[in-house]
Amino acid sequence: MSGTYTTLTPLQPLPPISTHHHHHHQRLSGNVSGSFTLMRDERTLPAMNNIYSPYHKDMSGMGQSLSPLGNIHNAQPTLHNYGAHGHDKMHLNGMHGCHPQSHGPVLASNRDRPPSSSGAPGSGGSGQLEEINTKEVAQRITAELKRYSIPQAIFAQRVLCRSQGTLSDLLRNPKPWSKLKSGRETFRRMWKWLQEPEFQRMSALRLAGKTRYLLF
DNA sequence: TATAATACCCGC
DNA sequence: GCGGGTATTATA
Repeated sequence: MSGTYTTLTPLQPLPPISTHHHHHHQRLSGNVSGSFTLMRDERTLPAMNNIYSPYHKDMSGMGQSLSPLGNIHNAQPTLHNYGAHGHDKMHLNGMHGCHPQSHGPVLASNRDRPPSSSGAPGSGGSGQLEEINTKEVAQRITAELKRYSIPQAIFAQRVLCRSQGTLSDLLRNPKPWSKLKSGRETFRRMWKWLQEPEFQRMSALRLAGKTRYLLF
């Protein structure tokens, strides 16, 4: 044991995401699901602390980010700076591999209920496990990226191992899961990232793989 | 200027 | 044809 408990259980009932298409500020509609048992979660965390943006003071928007307990000013001591690369304070579990993603035969980890479980698009009962509604994932990713002020380029490269243009396209024009072939993997990563706790997300953002490219 | 969206192109 | 990268352009 190296003291690093890598086994992180992304437990979370997954809040009922609203498919609201607000063409500008996509805010969460009071989805205070009661899962504040954990201190940090998705929306339970006020996205006030910018990750790496030197400026960009976010002030409007997060109206519901207030913690039900009242501890709004829970300024996370987390130094969000995935742009940095020299600070290796904590050993992050190397699980942010990019390419060497062992192509498992469809990881059927039912840790969470996949989105769009209300109706199989294929209806034919295709062999895809964990159906992912690409449209929904795209919207959520977009929202989170904005919420945390994470540029597409950063997220795309560090989490998805893709380019900014690709991510933008996927976010804007997400193809239905049924029509996807190998592009599913990319969406899976997005979906996976959404399920991870905040701190783990940041870890993924600062990492670049391993000794892949020591640039940045 | 920085970030996002689009266009065009290439590899599998 | 699909998926993705780079370059370009558009926008804040």
